[in-house]
Formats: sequence, structure tokens, C-alpha cells
Amino acid sequence: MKKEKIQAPKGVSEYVPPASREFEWVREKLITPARMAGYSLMELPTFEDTQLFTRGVGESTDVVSKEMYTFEDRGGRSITLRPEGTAGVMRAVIEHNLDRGQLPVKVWYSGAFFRAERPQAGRYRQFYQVGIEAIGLDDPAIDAEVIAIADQGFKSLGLKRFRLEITSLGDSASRAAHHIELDKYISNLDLDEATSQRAKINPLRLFDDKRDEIKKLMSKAPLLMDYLSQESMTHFAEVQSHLKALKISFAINPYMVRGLDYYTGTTFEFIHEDLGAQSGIGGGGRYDGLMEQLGGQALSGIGFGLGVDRALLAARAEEVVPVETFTSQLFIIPLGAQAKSEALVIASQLRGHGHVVEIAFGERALKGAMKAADKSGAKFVVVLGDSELSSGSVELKEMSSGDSKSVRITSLHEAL
RNA sequence: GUGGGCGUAGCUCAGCUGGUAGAGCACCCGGUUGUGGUCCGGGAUGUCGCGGGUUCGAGCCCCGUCGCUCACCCCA
Repeated sequence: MKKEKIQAPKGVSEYVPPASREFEWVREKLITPARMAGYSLMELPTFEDTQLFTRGVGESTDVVSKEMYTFEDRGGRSITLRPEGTAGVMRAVIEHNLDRGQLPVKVWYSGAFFRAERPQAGRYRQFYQVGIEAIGLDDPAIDAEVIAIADQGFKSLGLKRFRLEITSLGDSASRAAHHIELDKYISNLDLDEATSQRAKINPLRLFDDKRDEIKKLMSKAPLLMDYLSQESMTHFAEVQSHLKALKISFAINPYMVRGLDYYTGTTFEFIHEDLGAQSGIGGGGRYDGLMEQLGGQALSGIGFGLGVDRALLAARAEEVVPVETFTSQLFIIPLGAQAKSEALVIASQLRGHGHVVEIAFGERALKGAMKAADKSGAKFVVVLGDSELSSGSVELKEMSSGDSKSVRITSLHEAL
């Protein structure tokens, strides 16, 4: 009797061959620029004390208030699957006293994150992000470098149809002054219930509304950009001049809103043009009060999170995903039991020399095995039968040309 | 959480006004004994997402449910 099939939980993204190779490729490309800029790996738990997020990300945010996977563990502790990466990094930096050493602390991470949202194109309940954090520097140059690292990651994938938007959320004094004026402005608008409710939680959200009538209403609203303190303005101007020096094009978007409470100052977003509603492929910014909020020193920080799933969708949309990112060099077809045993030994030795080697297993006929070799994409194939075993040499056949030459088994690793 | 579309072989899909399933691709085997990609021949495969209901009879109709998908919302 056939048992009922068990399916993956709703809305998760998973990658199986052959698509998993594309995923690996994207993730590696996004990580590389961070490594090359001297960032070190931070490998953290996927679940944390719930308080880390309520306190770090902010209870008023949608992410915390309605999108977290929270449960009680067997010891009665409240645990949450991480919905984002920065809070966890801060917690670990504080816990391991990394902030007591040389600054800045520069780390990168990569892994799965969880949000209980309604799935749609590019939005999953378990998704993958690559991120970096640079902690303990106020220098605008580090802001530019962080942005440049993300930009480099996307460019190295071959992406072209994306843009960078930046803004400054200023310091807390700037925001407080603006908040009062914005509230005053919004209170005079005629809004529906849901919208005014959103405005109450975060008035900046209205700037992000997609409806034309709201856009129109908000077109004369006071902008945070106009309330920036002298310091914030200077900082932001320097970030921009660094970006220009780096030849990274950007647009200032004074309407940009980020959904996490900790952002301050420089804030940015990478948006892809071919992705539909979920077009943000990466984003980040400063979070100058976060560490203190979590019980650490009052150190500033800046970082980003890049969506691996979305970057892959973007790469597919632009058709820049390499066709074959994995091919073996040699495919060995053994004929007979003794040859099979010998094939295992030869393959093992060649792999020791750094060659990618596959063997035809099972009892397939030679023709079938050749087909398998062809499909594996292997560059070379050898047939290993009785005559080869006794002579000690094989015909090394190049699949693309069909040419072959006689090679001693013992010197195969040089011939490859 | 709200709304729209969809769910038939591994994949892409067809299936007329209800009469118990098909194509292409992929896969496997073979085309005389140990060499692939083309060509030819043959073959396996579906509880038609799941559960109810209407009917003599349902892949086609109705209800529910699960999932996928797109948008709102939110964001990576």
C-alpha cells in the first residue's frame, strides 16, 4: 500500500540538482567580494532567543509583529527562527567580546532565514541571504566600501539591469524632528482605516505606498532629507563622493523605507528591473544604536543582506547563468568485476591528484555507459576491460573531438 | 492576513456539450559480440493534487481542503 507523500512545508525555497549548481554559483559570487575585502566568516545559529529580535529589530515592525516563527523549546524558552542576520551578528560580537579587539569588526555570513509571509515570486518562508557587517567605524568611507562590495557581487554575476538607491535616515535627533512634522502633515490627510493604521506604526511607510492617490497626497509631505543635522548631511555627502570615485552609479531616493527599526544614517537598496513585485535583491545600511540596544558598547555599524534566491532569479532573467558549472574530467567505464574494482582504485588516485572523476556503475551495456558519459559532460572517457588491465594502458578518448590516444594507466593524471 | 489564476505521465501540455486518458520532450532497451552525440524500432510510467457530493456514469459539474502561482501587504 502506497503511503501518502510528504511535501516540503509551504513556501520554502529549495534547490536540487541541476538547479543547485546555479544556486552555489550565485552564493559564491556574492561572498567572494567580502572575502577579498578582508571580512571573516561568522557561522551562527539559525534560531535565537526571541528577545534578540523584539529588542533588536523592533516590535513595531511587521517582521517581528507578524512574520516570525516563534516557539517554546523543551525548557520553556521562547525561541525564534532568525528572520534576518544583523541582530544575531551583533549578539555574537558582544557575547564573544569581538568589540574589545581591533575595530572595525568585519564579518560575513551566509545562510537560511525565515519569515512567515504569504509566498509569491521571489518571496519565500525560508530564504537565503549573504551578508556582511562592519562594526565600530563612523567613517563614511566604510559605508561606500560596504555598498561597493554588494555592487561588486551583483556585477560579478553579470547582472546589468539593477540599480542602487541610497538615502540617509539621519541621526535620532534628525528623525525625531522630522517625525513630528510628518505626523502633523499626515493627520490632516483623509486616509482609509488600514492606511492610517500603517501610518501610526511607521509614518514613513506612506512614502512607499504604490497607489497613485497616496503618492499624490504624499508628494508635498515633509522629507526626512530636509531635516538632517549638519553632521548627517556631511557624512552622507562624503559617502556620495566616494561612490562617485568608485564609479558606482546611484540615485537618491528620499522616499526609501526600510522595514527594520535599527537603521540610521546611510541606507541603501539594490533593485532589479525584471523581478516583479519582489524586486529588492539586496539592501542594508547603518545601525548606529543597535549594539547598545542589545546590551553592548555604543558602537556604530553598517552592513547589508543580499538575497541569494532573488539574485538567482535575476541572473536567470538576464540569462547570465553559466550553462554548465560542473563537468568531470574523466569518466571511467569498467567492463567486468575485476575492472570495476580497478576503476575504483584509479579514480581514487586521480581524485587525489585533483581531477574530477566519475565511474559508470551498475551493469549497463557499453553503449549505455557511453551515453551516460556523454551526458555527464565529462571531457574524457576510458574503457577499462581485460585487455587494458593486462597491457596496463588505456585509450583516452576526448569526447568533444572523438580523438583518442594510448596512455599508460599509471600516467593518466599527467595526460588529463 | 486579503484577493485573482492554476493543479492531467519526470517536464511542457492536449483532452470536444460529463461515457473510466493522450502527444511531444526526457527516460530505459535494442538496431549482431568493446565505444557517445544523428537516425530507426521497441518499452515502462499516471489512484487526472486530496476528500466529499450530484449522476447509471466525472479529468471534465458542485462543495471543501492542500499546494503552486501572481498581486496587495511586506521585504532578501
